[in-house]
Amino acid sequence: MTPPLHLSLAGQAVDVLREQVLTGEIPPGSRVNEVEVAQKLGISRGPLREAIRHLASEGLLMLVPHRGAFVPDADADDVKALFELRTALECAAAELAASRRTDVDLVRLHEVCEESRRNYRAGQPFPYRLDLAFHQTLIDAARSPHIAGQVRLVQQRVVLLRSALLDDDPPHQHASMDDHDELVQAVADGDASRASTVMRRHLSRVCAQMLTSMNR
Amino acid sequence: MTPPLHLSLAGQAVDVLREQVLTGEIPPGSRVNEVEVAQKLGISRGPLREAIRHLASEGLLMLVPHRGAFVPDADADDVKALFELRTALECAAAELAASRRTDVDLVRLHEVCEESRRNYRAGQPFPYRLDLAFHQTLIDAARSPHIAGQVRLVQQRVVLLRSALLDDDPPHQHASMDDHDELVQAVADGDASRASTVMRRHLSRVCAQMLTSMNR
DNA sequence: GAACTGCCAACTGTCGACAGTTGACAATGC
DNA sequence: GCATTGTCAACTGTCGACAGTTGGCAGTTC
Repeated sequence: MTPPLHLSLAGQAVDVLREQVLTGEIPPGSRVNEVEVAQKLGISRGPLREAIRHLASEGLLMLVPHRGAFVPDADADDVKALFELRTALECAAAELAASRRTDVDLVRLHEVCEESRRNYRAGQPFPYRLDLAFHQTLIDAARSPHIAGQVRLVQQRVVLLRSALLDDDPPHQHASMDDHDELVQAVADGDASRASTVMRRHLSRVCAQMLTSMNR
Repeated sequence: MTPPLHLSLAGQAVDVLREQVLTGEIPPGSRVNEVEVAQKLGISRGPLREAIRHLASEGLLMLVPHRGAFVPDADADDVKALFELRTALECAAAELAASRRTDVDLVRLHEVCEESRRNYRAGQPFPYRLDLAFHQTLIDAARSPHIAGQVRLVQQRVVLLRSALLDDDPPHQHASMDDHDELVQAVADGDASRASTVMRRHLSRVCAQMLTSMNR
């Protein structure tokens, strides 16, 4: 029998709240009222508080003493700083992936790229889900659990920022797919240095795109 | 009047527990009993639980459902993985520091290096405190708050690993000081690439030293 | 003697209630 | 009209108690 992933109420509350924050159901800038949310989830304040503290440690909530928890609202500087961290982590991951990738990793990477292309050719937008999947697959290929964990947290915060943004424009999507292909090639070649360089350029582009999106 | 840094009991408990874990007062592998620690700190289990969860999010404690919190006990693979993360972060920080450092930063870096040398020449060991201070100063010079935050957490976990280890041997200390000097030079020159390279070599050396320390 | 079963103490997970703080609003004085 | 002060409701911080789970131990069976 499969043990439930989260028996504890706190764990369930984390999942529900995280979803609500990431989808923008709880919009940036708004506050999380403990008693209100607790009875909405049908739990007491204890577990909910633990859930809130947990999400705060992930950067998805901001705690203010005696005031409560807020969904952080980012400005341009935050985005830049966050992408500095993301770049550091994902460039390192790209390097490691280039030197550790297995054939299975390469197959997976190609699959994600292919699916993106198919979507794009069919006139559909490049779903962010596939972008995330690509990066996740690359991270997995790096086989560095600590880096992977940190990247997951950073990705989440990027998703949070995105939730307040409009969708990407097609030229950006095209460039992203090209970057991904180039990354796969570098990883396949085992060229760590090039993988890092391409990743840096890619993320720099993505960051710039997000910054322009913010000014609309 | 200076406002207390942590009014909340949970915040104070975090500080106390962190100290006890990092100094090895609560040794790796041992469990943290909630009721016992709570009454030792003179608080109830609520705030203590929050403190425990917080430290767990920092990687200083490991939570096991229905069993409690344990101080993690690392093996060689953990150390390697942790240093992959540390390398990713500190190399990026070194690059950024090289391009952003001010004259004040350089003075500070020189000061720390000088103090280390003085200590060493006086026949005293290179205190780990100064090593930490050097890296912290370099991180500050990078002016990237998110990277700085993550590095702090990683440093902490390294300290936790060290707490179970013997002291460094003099040859290693000498090499570390040379590395630091070289790093300062690269940062002073604004040579981001070299700063990253030196940092990578430095951390690789430190990691290797820790791994050999573990096998004694 | 070894393996299994049922019980028990210890501990974590959860809850409801009380206490202290904060920000806002109304009342007051200038 | 504006600043100041007093009051209050809402909310977070904290506590003590109860419930559920876990691992270990004694008792039983073969």
